[in-house]
Amino acid sequence: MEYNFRDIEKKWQEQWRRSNAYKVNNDSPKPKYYVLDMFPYPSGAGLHVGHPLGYIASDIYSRYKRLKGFNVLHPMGYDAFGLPAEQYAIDHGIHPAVSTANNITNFRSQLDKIGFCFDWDREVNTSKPEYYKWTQWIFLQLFGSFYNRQTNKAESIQTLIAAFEKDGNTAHPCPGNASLQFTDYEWTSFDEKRRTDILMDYRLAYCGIGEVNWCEALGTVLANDEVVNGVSERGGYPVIKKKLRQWYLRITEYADRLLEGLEKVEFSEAMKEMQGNWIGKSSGAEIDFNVKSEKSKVKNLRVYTTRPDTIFGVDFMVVAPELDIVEDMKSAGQAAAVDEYLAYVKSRSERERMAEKKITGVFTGAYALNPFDGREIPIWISEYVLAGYGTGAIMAVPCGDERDHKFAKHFNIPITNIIGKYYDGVEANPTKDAILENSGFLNDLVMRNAIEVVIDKIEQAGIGKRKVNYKMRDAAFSRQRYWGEPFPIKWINGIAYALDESELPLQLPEVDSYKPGPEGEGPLANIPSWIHKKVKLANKEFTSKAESSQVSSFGGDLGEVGALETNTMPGYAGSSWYFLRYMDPHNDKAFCDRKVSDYWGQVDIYIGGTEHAVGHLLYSRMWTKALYDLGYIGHDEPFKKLVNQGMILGSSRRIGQIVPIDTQLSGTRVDVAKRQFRPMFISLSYYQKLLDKRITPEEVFKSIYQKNGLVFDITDNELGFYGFDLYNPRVRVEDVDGIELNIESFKTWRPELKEAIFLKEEDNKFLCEIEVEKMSKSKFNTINPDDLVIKYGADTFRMYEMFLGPVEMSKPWDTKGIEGVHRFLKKLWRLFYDEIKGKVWTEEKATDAELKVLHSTIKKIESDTERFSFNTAVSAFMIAVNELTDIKCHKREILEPLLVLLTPYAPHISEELYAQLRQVSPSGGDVEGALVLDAHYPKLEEKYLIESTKEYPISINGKLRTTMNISLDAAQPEVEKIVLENEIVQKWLEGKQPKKIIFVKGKMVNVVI
RNA sequence: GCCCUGGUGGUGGAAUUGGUAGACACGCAGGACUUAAAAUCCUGUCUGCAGCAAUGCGGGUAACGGUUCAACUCCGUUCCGGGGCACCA
Repeated sequence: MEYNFRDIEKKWQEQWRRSNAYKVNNDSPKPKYYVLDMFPYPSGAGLHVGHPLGYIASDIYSRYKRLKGFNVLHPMGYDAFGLPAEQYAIDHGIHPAVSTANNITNFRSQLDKIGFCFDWDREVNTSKPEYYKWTQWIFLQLFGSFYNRQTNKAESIQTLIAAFEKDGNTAHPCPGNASLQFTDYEWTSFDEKRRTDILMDYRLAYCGIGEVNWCEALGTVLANDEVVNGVSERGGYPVIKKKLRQWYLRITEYADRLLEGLEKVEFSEAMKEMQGNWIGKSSGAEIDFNVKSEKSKVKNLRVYTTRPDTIFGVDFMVVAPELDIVEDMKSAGQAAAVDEYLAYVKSRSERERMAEKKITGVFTGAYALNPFDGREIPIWISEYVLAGYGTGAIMAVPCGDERDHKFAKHFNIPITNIIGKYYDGVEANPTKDAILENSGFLNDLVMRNAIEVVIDKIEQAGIGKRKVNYKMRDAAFSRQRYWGEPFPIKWINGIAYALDESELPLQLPEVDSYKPGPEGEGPLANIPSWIHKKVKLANKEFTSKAESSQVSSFGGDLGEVGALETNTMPGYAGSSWYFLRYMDPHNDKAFCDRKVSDYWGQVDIYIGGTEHAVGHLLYSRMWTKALYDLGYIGHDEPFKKLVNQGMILGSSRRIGQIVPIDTQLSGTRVDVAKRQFRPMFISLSYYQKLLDKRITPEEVFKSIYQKNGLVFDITDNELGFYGFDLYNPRVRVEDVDGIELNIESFKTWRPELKEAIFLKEEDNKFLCEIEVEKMSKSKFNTINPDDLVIKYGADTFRMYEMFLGPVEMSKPWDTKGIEGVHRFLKKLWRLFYDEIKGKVWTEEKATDAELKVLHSTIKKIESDTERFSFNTAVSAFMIAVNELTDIKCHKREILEPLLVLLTPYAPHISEELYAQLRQVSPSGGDVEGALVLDAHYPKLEEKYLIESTKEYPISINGKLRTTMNISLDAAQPEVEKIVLENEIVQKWLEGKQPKKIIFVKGKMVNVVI
């Protein structure tokens, strides 16, 4: 009987399906364990070998935990809303729901082949109404809540209204508008519009005005990655910033808790650092400087600084060009220069500002006065200061800040040195260790200590205060697109009203066209029946005529009748809470029953790529915290531990091509000087020679063309005039064997090139260049897992993906090594079945040597699996099988536990051999162990591993010279004696006495001479 | 520019706390079985020198320097690759 993996895998996959082997219950006496993968966006390109890497890792871990006696939740689903499906719909007229469903079918069949233990009863799909009903519902909770800074948690907006009615907003400063203040009396006197506007500035989900990338020519809003170098990716049309109504999540209110929460979770330090940097908490002070300007309209300038200790080193101020006060500060003499600069800034895209990093700016003609020594400080404007951060103005200290320093040098502004020898006149030094000089009352203080001294003084003088700032901004939460969750919001007279819960799910309407709406609105704005849809509103926070207007007839004043929101939610809406839905996926009464979420609690281990380091992970953490605050779940961090899988890189192949300059590359012929020639490709060594400039492309083209007996009727003059260039297009990896291009196969892919000339190596081979880069369909370097599963089986594929290297690291894919893993499984099979003899396992009692192999393997596999070191675990299996083969061990006592160990890695072969073992001799064993996936994990018996002696490495002066077998009980004096008697040690000693002998018990001996 | 990563044979990688560098595979070379191929098995495989050989000596973990009895591992400087970024005061 041979290892027939195709039949075995098919048989067990069916068996598992029939017996619902992977169905997970929400109640179990076993301890729970939740293993989660970042769910995929079901793209049309299907899976390549990079995708399953994380899924295999999590599958191994899930199966391992199951063997260890846990009730393991390991679900899978689809993040199914998104731009590509919408773009596909625009291009092909296929409804996104249809193309998405097709893609999902394809994904599913690919996933199924690999033998995952997902509980597919729990599949979620963010684009299904049953799912997005609850995304909308959670949005309504966020809309109906504010962040109470007194209690430090989200609370109902009703609480806030009650507080306003009692005390105005004195206890609750407005997060959206810091200067807003009103009394209880004023509050009650406001009309409904005013009151709802104020509440909007408190809500956790709110609507405001924001800038988007607007492309006039395409008539649509573009995502950042659809904008390249200031123009649209498609078509290359200009893109400008346009102000539009946008929804936001007030994630900034959670900044501190998101930061603190990082201490409670097991994320990598790099990941925590990235999130910490994104949140960007900094503390410092806001300081008001008096201003002296011609118009004297502007009395003072407020800046934010983290280094108030450097206040005596301020040599100039810089204000963001976008700030309105710029107009009022410019002097008559500088007006022209300022206006010119403002015009220049406006002309520059954000991209250009970021990419070029030019030093630009202009003096306003106004001065600020240093509050402590009255020094006049020129006020400049420059694009390096951002309007959106801090106060939009800075105090510039060139000796301590690199950008300020460059600016001062560029514009010849004199630099004050307040840090003595720490400043060398060439580069700024941001130290906090210097002792201050030229700093008035701060002289002789260490900078680090001076910070508090200055802030106290500033607060006493009433010219500023302590201030904490965050880099993080509120998260934009709306998109002007079709394929996303509609907002359950109706606008009436400019007021946003929540829909009643009975209206959920508010389903996407069918549309004829996915084209954008007018004025940057989404496609939904094109549908009158959507805008005017009759809906029931939630109980109003205030009684108003809105109640009556919703029942009024259609037509007439839209303001009165109201309009449904036409924006949709962004991709991350559905993914911010899907881990909760998996727990209770079919619940139509709640997003997840509280009892169920209390049972499953946090995701114990979350596996996915680093690309979601800030976006998805921060949003999920915020939603979890908000749901926790509002009492819907019992934990406030969604993910207990995070493992980041590395990327599997593709190995692309490029060939050389000689092309005429400025010609289209497609087509069967290339044109030069109005004459047509065949395309010409050159092998690697020729390509190298050309690169080394030893020959020109023209020469090669001409000589090869003639060598092929073809007419080349261009004079050298013409040739020099038109010229040829070198190009290196990618070819499909499947048309290449190693680095040798299969030209026939290549031509079936590009039939238009059937007459092309291929300049080969001397051995008649055509070689390609290798480039390691991201695996992608557009780079022709994808490897489809299906092909590998067909050829080698799922078990081989799973183990090989793990064998490639550490899960966390990026590594290039190379299919060649898969043979080694396949050989391993065949070798394992031969421990059970011999080709000639058939069944070879026995019921004989195992020897100590055999038990030692087994138990050292248990130890290694268990610890490697626990720490996600799957590559070394695979090699430990290989070592075990090699050793058992060498000592001809075919005993059930050894092989049965070995199969259990292997189950998480290679479930099919383990299941098959386990069944064989039990069927032929169903003697002992545990009762529930019908399937190996429910067997008990073998218990490590240390007693089989105990050694009495060790082969100690003996070093002389740190260099290994020999090894000696010494008892592990031996203590230093005894060891010294034995070692010094050794012949080789004697030789090195040359009769001398050693200076010292280092002995580390169980490790090594080092003789120092 | 800033932040995070990584750099070990021809290749992927191993070395878990500073303690025998190169496990386990791939590839390659040679051999066995076979009419042949596939499959399987065996041997060798970081590198220089010496030796018929076992083996011995030297070099070697991007480069240079340091700490240590001992460094792939810790510290410093430099170089190169990969990823992220919102010029955040």
